[in-house]
Amino acid sequence: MSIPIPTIKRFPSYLRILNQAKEMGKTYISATNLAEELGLNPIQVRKDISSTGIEGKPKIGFDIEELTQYITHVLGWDNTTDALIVGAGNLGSAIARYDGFASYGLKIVAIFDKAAEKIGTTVGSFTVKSMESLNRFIAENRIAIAVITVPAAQAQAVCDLLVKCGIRGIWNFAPKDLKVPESVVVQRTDLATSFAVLSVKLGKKLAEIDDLDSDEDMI
Amino acid sequence: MSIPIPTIKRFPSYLRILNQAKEMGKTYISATNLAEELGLNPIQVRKDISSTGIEGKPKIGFDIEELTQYITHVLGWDNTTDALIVGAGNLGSAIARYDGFASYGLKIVAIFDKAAEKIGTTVGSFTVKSMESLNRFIAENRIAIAVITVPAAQAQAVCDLLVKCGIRGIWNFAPKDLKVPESVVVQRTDLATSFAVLSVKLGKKLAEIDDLDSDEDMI
DNA sequence: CCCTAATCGATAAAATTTTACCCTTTAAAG
DNA sequence: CTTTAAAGGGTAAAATTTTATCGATTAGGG
Repeated sequence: MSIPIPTIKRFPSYLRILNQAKEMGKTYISATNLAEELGLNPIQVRKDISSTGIEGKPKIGFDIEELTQYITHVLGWDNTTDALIVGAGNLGSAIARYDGFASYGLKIVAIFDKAAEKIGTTVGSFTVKSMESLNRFIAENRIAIAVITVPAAQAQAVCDLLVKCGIRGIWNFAPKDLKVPESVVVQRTDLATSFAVLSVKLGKKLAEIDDLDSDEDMI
Repeated sequence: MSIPIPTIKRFPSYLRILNQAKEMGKTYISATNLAEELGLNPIQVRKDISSTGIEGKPKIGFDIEELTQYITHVLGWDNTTDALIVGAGNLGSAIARYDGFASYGLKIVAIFDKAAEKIGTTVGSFTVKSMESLNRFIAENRIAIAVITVPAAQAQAVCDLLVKCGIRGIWNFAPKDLKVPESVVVQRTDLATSFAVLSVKLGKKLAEIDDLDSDEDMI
């Protein structure tokens, strides 16, 4: 009944293609079509979609509007959640300025930092707030999600503080594996992990080419 | 023989813990210990490590130095690869300024943008270069990896250009699924994907709590 | 109105990944 | 020197995820 994580990870890509198709004036899209756009297996796309319960029409495909709404709903992106950022460094600032989160139902409402010289400065449309004001801000604005963009060394301390303030979901950009109580959810977005996969795939690919080269030599 | 992708994704975390342990003066670390730090199953950690061929000592664990070296090597992080960034917006600038890539064997050597007003400006320690100079730069410096941080609408065009210039690995931060020839590797780092998982997990967690609450009510 | 081909949907097979089990090794304590 | 318990390692089972197969449906052309 619950949707597999790999499927959930593909959902945002589906949404992108669905929006594209919609902009092009289409009303229906087939799994085959979606798969082509994303370099996936059509059967897999159908399976993913079937987990939403939505049915398609043979020879036509799926109703774009219906599918979009359903996926958006499953992801919980249909009603906006307020979030704050802790860490006004390069990455934190970049995220604060990024305006694409709206379509994920995420609204950044404040950014915090502990460095005295940063407090009061402007980052995008925000004024950097002090860590002392964090607790009160979370309580008064009923913030459930926090984005951590502090250096690894401070990440756990910041995390502990956030949990104590009642934060329930943490999006962690620090290269550090945070420990949290059972009731809190952490998702780490790690550049290293992503790059690791690229490194290995590239290494393999380059080795393949070498193999081909030597194969050719042998002919 | 080839190492599973999920294992590769865990390797960077292992490296982090290994470095921590090393800094604390340890020489050996057990799979149990690693697993605890990362919230993983010890058996899984052993399995991951076994794919490197490294053997541990019962009652002691694995040689931290040996393991570090091996994982670093498998990831190809032991010799530095030069890379360039295309797109000097918020994210591109943040990445250009980030100094943590050195430990991934990645060295950003230049940043490019097509906006005339950005060319010549300074981003971190780089001067933004024009797209016209891209081809020559790649050829002269034998660049194999490029980081794409342009808006989604331009990503495919930039990608095509990079491929034509001989780039073999692309790290794509644009929310767009790029089409490339067989010989090129693309890895997408997508904030949306990461956030999708957080959203769903958090939603589920909050629902669980609700369930518990209502269960309690029934007692 | 009938055929054709594209597509869906359900079930099952295959592949991959995680976890369990059990035996061996060995540091450390007694 | 012996016992104990904390690992490691190999094999196999379980779980998850992906892919294949095949029949059913239906838009569109003839």
